[in-house]
Amino acid sequence: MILEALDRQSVVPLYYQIQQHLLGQVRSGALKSGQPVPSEQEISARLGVSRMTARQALKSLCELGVAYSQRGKGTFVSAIKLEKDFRRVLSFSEEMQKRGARPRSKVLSFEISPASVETAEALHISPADKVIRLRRIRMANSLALGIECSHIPAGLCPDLVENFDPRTSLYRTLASRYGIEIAITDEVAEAGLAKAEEARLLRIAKGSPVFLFTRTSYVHSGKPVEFVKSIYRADRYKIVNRLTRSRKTASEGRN
Amino acid sequence: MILEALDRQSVVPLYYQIQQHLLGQVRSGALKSGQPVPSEQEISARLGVSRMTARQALKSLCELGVAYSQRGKGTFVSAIKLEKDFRRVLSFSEEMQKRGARPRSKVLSFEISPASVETAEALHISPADKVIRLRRIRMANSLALGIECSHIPAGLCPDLVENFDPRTSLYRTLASRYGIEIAITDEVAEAGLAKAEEARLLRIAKGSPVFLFTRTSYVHSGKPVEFVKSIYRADRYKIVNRLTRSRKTASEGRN
DNA sequence: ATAGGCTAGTTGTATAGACAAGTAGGGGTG
DNA sequence: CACCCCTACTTGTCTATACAACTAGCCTAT
Repeated sequence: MILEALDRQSVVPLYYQIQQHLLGQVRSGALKSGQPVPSEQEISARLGVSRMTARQALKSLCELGVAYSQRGKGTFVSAIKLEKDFRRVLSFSEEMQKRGARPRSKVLSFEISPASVETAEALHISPADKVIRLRRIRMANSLALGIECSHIPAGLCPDLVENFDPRTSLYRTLASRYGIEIAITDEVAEAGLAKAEEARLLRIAKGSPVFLFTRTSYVHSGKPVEFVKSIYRADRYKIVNRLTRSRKTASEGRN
Repeated sequence: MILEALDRQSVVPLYYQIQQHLLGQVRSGALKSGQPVPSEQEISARLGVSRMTARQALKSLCELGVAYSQRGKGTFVSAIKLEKDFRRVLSFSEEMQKRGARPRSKVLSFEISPASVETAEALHISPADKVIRLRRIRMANSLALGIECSHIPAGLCPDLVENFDPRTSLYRTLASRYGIEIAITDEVAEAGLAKAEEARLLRIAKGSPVFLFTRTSYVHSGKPVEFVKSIYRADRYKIVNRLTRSRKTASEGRN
């Protein structure tokens, strides 16, 4: 039985219950790749919901990348594995935990100072404005992976310096303590060679290949809230991405 | 006047006409960041469409990242620039043209041969199966940027070897000639140092920093159709990404 | 002055129905 | 056998309506 009863008393929307149930069927293997997902009509009839609600459930499945719809044919389970951790905005801590490593950090410096020109530009503030600057060595299972330097406008979280515990996640602190939820991160990655100081901190040879990241994070409204420059060992760190085509909303390539 | 009349005779869906019109207003600056987009009710009343259609237009705007909705408050223009070319699946030719450079390629080899183990695994075929292997130097304005080696299952496009013009885009040929539309690309980027042969072809010093890419592209159904290994000069090439948070379909973080 | 409630406006969810457009298959006709 | 049409089923678009949940501002009673 692919479909099961809904909880109409729940605060969870019906379409979301349906989506989660189908998602479970896919993950458990009851629905295999290439197989058709129940049609809008069938969901509608079997669960006693309107076709638009069934449709919303299927559409959300497609947006997750789990399925795809073909007009006139049906909706089918995609063969692409979800498990390959294609990237989202993840904090270092989250990312490491997901890979099963124990994330740790060593704080190199933590201070309030005027923004550099580059930082001011990225954060849309004046160079006279102060920023909180946090420089850390990032480690997984006590192996140094990279050096990260975060900049946050001091006005956003005035008492962060006193209250932040460097062992915890900066992202989570921003979210829980200040209600700052990061929605989008723009990232530029370059490849380069480790300089002397960096090599010493990362315990690698000078001139080893490294990644150089420049990241700016924004809240939903588009206001920038964090600017990060970091350097990572290329022998221990890869960039994994999933790129999607166009993402037109109008069904299939309309123009 | 933010809203204008619709063409009800057109084959273009109403919600898409509305979305495109609003998108134009944002691009032209008539709608600035932070400003509210017309509400569902207003669109509905002014254009004589149902609220659901107006809603679909706004939702599609949000999916493009141009706007964001807040329950009880409204829908607002996001401050994040579209222009920064956050990545999608772009062929090399498309990417270069977008940056205003003249893309060129020099074909190093073009042949049919049995798949290597790595290629077979990526393409979900047997090592006994044959693949079309195309190795090219990628250039922008006659400057060598990288070396790309594409592998395509020979069964997909049997006569490609005879008919392909290396000066054109491989992606566009696949699409127009064989109806193969790439939907998703998984990419792994590593940083490394140029080896002797690579350095010679790219006209850089041996040991210069380079990007190493491993890309697999899939059609909508999830079937892999192309596997590419490439190497790019790090001094002329950067990776630009936009990462988005979670993308839950249920409005805001429901769990 | 403050706390509370009321109201108007907004998005989120859900229903029921309609027509259009595309696919696949069966069956009849040539 | 080959071709065409018709039918059943699918997703895509659109309408009209309803209620829920949330926001912001105004107004009143305390």
